[in-house]
Amino acid sequence: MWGCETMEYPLTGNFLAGRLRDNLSEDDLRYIETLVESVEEHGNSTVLIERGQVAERSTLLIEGFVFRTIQKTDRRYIVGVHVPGDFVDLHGFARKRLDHNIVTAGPVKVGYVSHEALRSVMRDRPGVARAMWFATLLDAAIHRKWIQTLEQLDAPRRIAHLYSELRKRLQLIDRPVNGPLRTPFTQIDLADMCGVSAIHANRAVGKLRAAGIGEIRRGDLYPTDWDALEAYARFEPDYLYGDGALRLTEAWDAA
Amino acid sequence: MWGCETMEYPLTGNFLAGRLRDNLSEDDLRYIETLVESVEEHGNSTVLIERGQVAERSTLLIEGFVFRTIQKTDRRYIVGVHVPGDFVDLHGFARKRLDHNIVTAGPVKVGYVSHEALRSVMRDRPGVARAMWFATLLDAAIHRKWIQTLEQLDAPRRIAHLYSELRKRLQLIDRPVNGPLRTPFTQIDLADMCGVSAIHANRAVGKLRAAGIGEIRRGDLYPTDWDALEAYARFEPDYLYGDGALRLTEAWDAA
DNA sequence: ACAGGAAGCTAACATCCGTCAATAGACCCG
DNA sequence: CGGGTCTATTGACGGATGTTAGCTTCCTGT
Repeated sequence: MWGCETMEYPLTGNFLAGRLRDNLSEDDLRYIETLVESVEEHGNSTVLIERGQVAERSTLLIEGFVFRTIQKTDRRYIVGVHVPGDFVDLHGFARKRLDHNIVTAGPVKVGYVSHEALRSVMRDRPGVARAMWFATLLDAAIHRKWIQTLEQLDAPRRIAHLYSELRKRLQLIDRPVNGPLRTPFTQIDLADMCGVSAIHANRAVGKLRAAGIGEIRRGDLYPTDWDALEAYARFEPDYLYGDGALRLTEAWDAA
Repeated sequence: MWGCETMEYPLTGNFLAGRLRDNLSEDDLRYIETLVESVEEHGNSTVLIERGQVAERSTLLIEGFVFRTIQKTDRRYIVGVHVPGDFVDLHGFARKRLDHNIVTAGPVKVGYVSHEALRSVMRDRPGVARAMWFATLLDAAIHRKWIQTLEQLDAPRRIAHLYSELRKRLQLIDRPVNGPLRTPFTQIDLADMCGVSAIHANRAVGKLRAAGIGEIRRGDLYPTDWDALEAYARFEPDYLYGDGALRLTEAWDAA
């Protein structure tokens, strides 16, 4: 297990390939990149932000996956997952304190932006403020879809839906999944995301395998037929506002 | 059943008692009230906003309850519920189109604010823009708690948690629940909110009754012991950011 | 008052899922 | 190389929930 490692990092790359991109000008994007004051790498199961902790900076996920978790005495509940390009704690920027934990899923690379810098850029560039509001609205839309998934689907279909969503989200940030969809998720992680026991998550993985829908080994999904998987999961990606649907509306631009 | 009824309405009352209140000055609040251009009353099960429909105005709930629903071919899924004082479609203001439906639960009174008016007030009064972002962040926090509830609790506890949350939310808008908590929810509504079948929702209601935890008749909860109900539901209201916890942080005010 | 429909309720059976127990495999560390 | 821990896997049993069917109660429109 490797811990925190602060790095001098060239910020010239286009690592900010995330969901903010479609809603911001090239100029605004480059400006935000300059605000990243430090980049760190963290190992598996590292608590990046703890519930209740006062944050003076916001966290941009550059590489890897992180979970939003609610830790109870009996067990851990995962209420969200993030892919590169996501600001994982924008609501912490607005509210200072989070009501849940941010925990790494496997090794990650994150960048930090001070709240002071964010405030100034939001004041100077109204488009950035709008884009950040949009980003949190997309979080809420994904939350709603998770609620519906938990209400509608059984365990195997929830897992299939999760991988379908992740593949689409990676695709939307120009990281198309060719071949296997590799994740660091254990079956315990899958169980905590789907609201079932670890044993039942194992049964669900076995069912997907037996049905020839998908083979999941150590978190990596080796696809047989993506269309069949998405149909099985009743996956409809419109809620992700892909294909530019999340762009600012004309009305906003006119404002 | 009574349909739409547009009314001339005195807007001098403090009907805007909702979640925006804590984050706005008296002056800003009164200004927003003047933006309400029309007030309507609607009957039960009225679709206020349909998925995909382009909206030019936002909807403020003044009296009653509304559901956020995702309608699928097999059945309806309720992914959220709103109480008076909530803007039910602020994300529609930012995005123009909703990814789900807004449907009345019982008779309601709603006010409409044109997006044009909202844009101007947000431009002129930065505090209003912040408060509206906060309101959508609270929606997301409630979504996350629903996810965890679906992952953690069985059907009777989900129903108990729902009523615990509603009681707290009504309390936070200065409508404390003395005596029974009256709602227009049918057992089918409860089922669609909890992700179980209507038959099982009936079993769950019966279990709460038999256990002496709460008596639900026609949507109204006649309490025996609120503390026992909340303990049974493992209800912890901190996610609702009550008691001023949602107020703008000092850092924001300094900005 | 009457009829129709929506909502509430009950029973029987099948499936989904949790729990407990036990084992095997993979990885890490010494 | 060996031990230990985490993960994956399987089987057995019980509880939770879905499905179907039928019935009752309440509300509402005529």
